[in-house]
Amino acid sequence: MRPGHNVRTMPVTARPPRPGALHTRKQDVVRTAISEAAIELFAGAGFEETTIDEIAAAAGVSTRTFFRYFASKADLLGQGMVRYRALLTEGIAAAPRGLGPLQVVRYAAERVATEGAAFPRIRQILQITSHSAAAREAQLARRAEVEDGLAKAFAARFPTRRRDNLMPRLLGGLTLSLLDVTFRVWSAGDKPITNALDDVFKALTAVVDEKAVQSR
Amino acid sequence: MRPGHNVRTMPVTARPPRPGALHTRKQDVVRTAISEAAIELFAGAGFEETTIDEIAAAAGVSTRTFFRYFASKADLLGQGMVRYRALLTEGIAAAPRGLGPLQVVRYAAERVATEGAAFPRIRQILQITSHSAAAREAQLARRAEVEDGLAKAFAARFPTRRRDNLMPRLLGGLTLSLLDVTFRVWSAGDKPITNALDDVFKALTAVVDEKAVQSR
DNA sequence: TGGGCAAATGGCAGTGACTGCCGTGCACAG
DNA sequence: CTGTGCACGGCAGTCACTGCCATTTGCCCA
Repeated sequence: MRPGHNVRTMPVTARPPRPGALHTRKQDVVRTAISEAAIELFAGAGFEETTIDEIAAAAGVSTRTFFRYFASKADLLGQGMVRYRALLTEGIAAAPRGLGPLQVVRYAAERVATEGAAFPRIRQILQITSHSAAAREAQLARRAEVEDGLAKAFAARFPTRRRDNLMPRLLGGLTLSLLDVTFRVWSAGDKPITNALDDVFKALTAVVDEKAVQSR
Repeated sequence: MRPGHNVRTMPVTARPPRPGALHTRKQDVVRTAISEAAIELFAGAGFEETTIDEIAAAAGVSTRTFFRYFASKADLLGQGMVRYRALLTEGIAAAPRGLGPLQVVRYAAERVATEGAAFPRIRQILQITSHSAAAREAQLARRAEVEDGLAKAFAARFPTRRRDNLMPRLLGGLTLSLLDVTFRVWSAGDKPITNALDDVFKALTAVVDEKAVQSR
């Protein structure tokens, strides 16, 4: 961090949509305007090199207003994770009954991989984070949040009497690690993402079967 | 983040120890003085509430000097992860030949759990991070780095012809998720950490065996 | 059509995190 | 005793963010 501040959960998202949906709609316009201007600039000049003043100017709002929509530069970049989390938890809930935990993980991962990869912005964001450590950390900062969300979803899906929620938490972490590797493999090569996911799951089962390559 | 800066890999650690080890020794004294003063203050007043000026004052150095030793408040808190990573990679390398991947993970995790839990500071740091989102993110920021280190260690341990290093990366992520949950369970209860680790591994095998609790 | 209210915005000043630059004091070699 | 090299302190400047206040804008109602 350059000037220095503390990350904090943004106070902006989800404000009471009192006066009807039209207002909210307008806010969305501004929000996406800022967001898109920012990503454009990040991709062009780099995450840390881009100033909030510049983003605001590019989006046609004041700096002060930027902060009414996003808590920080990092927060802006992290918004994608919110959608990511939503996709995942939906996938977990929507998986057919009767599947085992790992199969549910796969179901959800598949869904995210295909639906998520469709967003054009994803490529751009992956590229930004691959060039800037700060950007990577901005994403990572949300990881705990997403993991908690997943743990809850798994807990709902596989209820247990244990109060420590061990299994759900483990599954949450596992899912994220899996997808992390998957996206990395995918963005490195140029094969479709489902291939990457297949490979990852193959590797996983190899590992857990303990039949993997022996030590030299 | 409050005032705002970008996270950056610190430029401080590992400077050329030219003039003999004595100099280095002296630097270590200052470094740990700052570090301990900081942790004390974090624990007392909170991570974000504590100012770098205050830390420097408490350690008896100037603010400018603080930044000669640590790149940021977050970096300071993240230093623990470096040691963590070292412990883990050593454990992976030191595990007896002939173990399967998951057994190596367990061996390394056990080692870290016991050795790591011995450090008195660990409790304090866990407590700090549990009270401050910013502190948590400071730790998390290092996670990618640690994961890469683990992946390398696993790759050395289980060589493969694949260029994508899928399996090692997966193992790295898995290990961290495992330990994450373990530490959380441990610090929540008051049983020895090896118990927590046992529980976690039990949960893991249950999951991968697909014999876990069925959906309702 | 003219208020009037409330939300959205812009501007401003202030704090804290960091960085580059420069001057000083101290330690050790010569 | 003098130079040289560090480590350190101080200072000024940038950027991220925040609280506060004044203005504008959109909209409902008279």
